Amino acid sequence: MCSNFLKSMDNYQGDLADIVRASGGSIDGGYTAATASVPVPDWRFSSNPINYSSDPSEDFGDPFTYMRDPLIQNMDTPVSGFFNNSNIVNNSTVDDEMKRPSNIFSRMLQISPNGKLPVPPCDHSQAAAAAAVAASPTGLKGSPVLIPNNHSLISPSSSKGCLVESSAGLQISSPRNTGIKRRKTQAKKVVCIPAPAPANSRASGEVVPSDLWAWRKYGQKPIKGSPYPRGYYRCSSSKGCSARKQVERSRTDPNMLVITYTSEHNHPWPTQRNALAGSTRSQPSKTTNNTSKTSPNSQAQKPTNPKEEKNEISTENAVTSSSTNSAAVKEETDQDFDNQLENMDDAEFNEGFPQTYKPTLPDSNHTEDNFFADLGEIEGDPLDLLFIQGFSGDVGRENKDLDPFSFYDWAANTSNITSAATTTTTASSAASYGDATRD
DNA sequence: CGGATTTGACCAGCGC
DNA sequence: GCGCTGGTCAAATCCG
Repeated sequence: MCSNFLKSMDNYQGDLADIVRASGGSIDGGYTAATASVPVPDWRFSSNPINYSSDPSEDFGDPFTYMRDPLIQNMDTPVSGFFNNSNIVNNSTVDDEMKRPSNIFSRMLQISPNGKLPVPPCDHSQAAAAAAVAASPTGLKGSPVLIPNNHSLISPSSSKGCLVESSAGLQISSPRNTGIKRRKTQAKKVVCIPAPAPANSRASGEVVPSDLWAWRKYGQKPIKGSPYPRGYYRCSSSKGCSARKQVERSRTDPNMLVITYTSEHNHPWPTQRNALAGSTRSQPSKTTNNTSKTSPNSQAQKPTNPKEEKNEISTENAVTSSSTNSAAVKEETDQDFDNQLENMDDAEFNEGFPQTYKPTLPDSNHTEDNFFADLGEIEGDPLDLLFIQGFSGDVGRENKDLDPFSFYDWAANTSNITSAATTTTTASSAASYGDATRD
């Protein structure tokens, strides 16, 4: 593991880690301890406890790195059903892949921050490719997408999405005045998720799944080579939080959103998202197509009521989850990554990562209770919702608005899983999509 | 009024 | 060293 990585890990938790945190565990012991008083949702999927690495530096806050795929055991069978739904994603390739039961890891991509690895045949996985690109500090140029040996992660059959975590020497981004280098030094995690067709997207072009964190958009730029602009978001949950994320559509597959997480949150989960600084706006202003920002996430747009909160909560989790399903999740950790590649085998990949991912939440049970108490109306295992909503497609449809995993529907809006879902999540219009571009 | 979004400008990294 | 590109800032504007 690279020293940089380790260093950064001292106070660096990945967003995904956060996601996982929500999943019932914490990656960073210290951090976790600090969050003891903060209700943390326990999103452990089902009975599959997530194991955390005892060494925070190892997972770089990425729950997926060492976390057993929460869906693996549960989804091995059921998921297939889900994936068999070729409608989930309006992408032939994805569709095809969707049909195959697999876990998040099986679709994981490893991207080399250094671009020294051979580019995998990811043509099949546009999303993956996009993710790879996004994950690459250098962008398209020479951004190698590494496929773990033996893992045709990017193969047509396994590239539904990807979670990429890249840590090129984690230097938390700093104000441009600080003079700290930005590009090469930032660790990134890239998550690919199914996204609404551009036509339905908001002006900014992205419909981002929400998460427990409050995100504030601070910029948007057109990206060379991509018809879609990239939105820049920073965590508004806490002052001084360096967590950031970038949202853009896959240039190769508009149906996929590539979310790149950078830096980590330096604070506990917000007990209530809306408790966070101004994260209440529900609609975009100008470009407003009201729908557009209905995007499950639209980052900063957080629901202010428990129900909505509930929905939001799942989002990133949903993202995560979705990543495990319709979305691809990729992770990249520099050398760590290389090591993983070397050490990783299919079994490990498919069965889950080393079970060192131990929940360190001081009071997970309690927090869980609180969490759901806050949510108020969510019942049962979140995963259940996942399956209900995302897999069965028809159960709980009534509660779509409340379903944290409505994201699935949203994500699949281009698909025909449910018209309702589409309505709920894709209301957005991408009419102004290109307008957002600037520069 | 507080906070989010938009968007032009600025700055730094990177490739040539 | 220069230009390109990406990332961030910050003022203006919008919204609840």
